[in-house]
Amino acid sequence: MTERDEQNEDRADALFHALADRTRRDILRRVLAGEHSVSALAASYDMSFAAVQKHVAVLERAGLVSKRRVGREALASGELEAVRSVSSMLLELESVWRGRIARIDELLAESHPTKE
Amino acid sequence: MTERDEQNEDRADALFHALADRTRRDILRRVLAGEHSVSALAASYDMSFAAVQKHVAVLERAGLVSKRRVGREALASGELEAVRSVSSMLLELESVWRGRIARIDELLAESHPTKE
DNA sequence: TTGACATACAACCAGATGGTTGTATGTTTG
DNA sequence: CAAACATACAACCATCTGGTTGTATGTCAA
Repeated sequence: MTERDEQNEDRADALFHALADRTRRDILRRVLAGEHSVSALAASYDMSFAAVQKHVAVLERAGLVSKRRVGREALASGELEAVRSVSSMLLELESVWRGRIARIDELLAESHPTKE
Repeated sequence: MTERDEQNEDRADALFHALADRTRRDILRRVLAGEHSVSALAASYDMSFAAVQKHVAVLERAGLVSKRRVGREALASGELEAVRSVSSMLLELESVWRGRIARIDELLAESHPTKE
C-alpha cells in the first residue's frame, strides 16, 4: 500500500459514506441543480437546521459540495467532478471484473490528472 | 415519494454503505476477479474470521456479492450488475446537474428493466 | 442601535457499526 | 467414529453516527 493509495482509500471512505444517507443524497441532488443556502435547504426537511447543516458539512468534507459566503448566507453547490470521481472508482471495479488489472494504472492516470 | 422510490432509496443506502468501508471494497475487488471462499478471504486480512464473514454478509445483503455452497465452503463472487446499478445512480445525479430532470424516467426504465 | 436572521459549533443521547470471543452445526478426512 | 475444518451467529464492547438543544458570532433591516 503506498501513501497515495491510502489517501485514495480515505477519500473513497468519505465519498461513499457521504452518499450512504438519503437526506444527503437529496441535498446533493438539489445543490447539483443549483445553488441553495443552508437555511433554504433546511426548510425542506423535517429535522432541525443544525442536523441539515451537519449533513451539508459531511458532503463538504467529502468534496461533493462547496460553499461560498454571500452576506450572511452560505450558498452550497454540488461538485460534479467529485461525483465523477466516484463513477471512476466504480469503473475500476468493473475493470477488475474484466480481469484488466494491468490497465488500472492508465485508468487512474486518466481520471486523476496529477503531474507525472 | 412513491413506494418504489422508497425501495430505491433503501437499496441506495445499502449499496453506498456497503462500499463505504475499505475492507469491503477490497473484498469486492477480489470476488469480482474470481470466486473465493470466505476463509480464503479471511486469510488476507488482519482481523478475525468472524469480522470478515460479517463484511461479506453486508456485501451480500446489498446484493454486491452472492454466495454458493460447495461442500463445506461458501464461495463468494462479485455481482457486476449491482456495481453497474450504483453507476447508474451516479449518472442520475449527473443528469440532475445538467438540468435534465425530465429524462430521468427514461434512464430509470433503461437501467431497471422491470415490467411496465 | 437593536432585533431578527443565517450560520457555526459544542455537548449530549440513543442506536448503528465494526470489531472481539464463544458456541453450534455441518463436512471432510484419517 | 473422531478430529479438524468452514461456516454461521449470538453476545458483548468501544466508537461512530444522526439526531437534538443551546450558545456564540456575524449580517441585515428598522
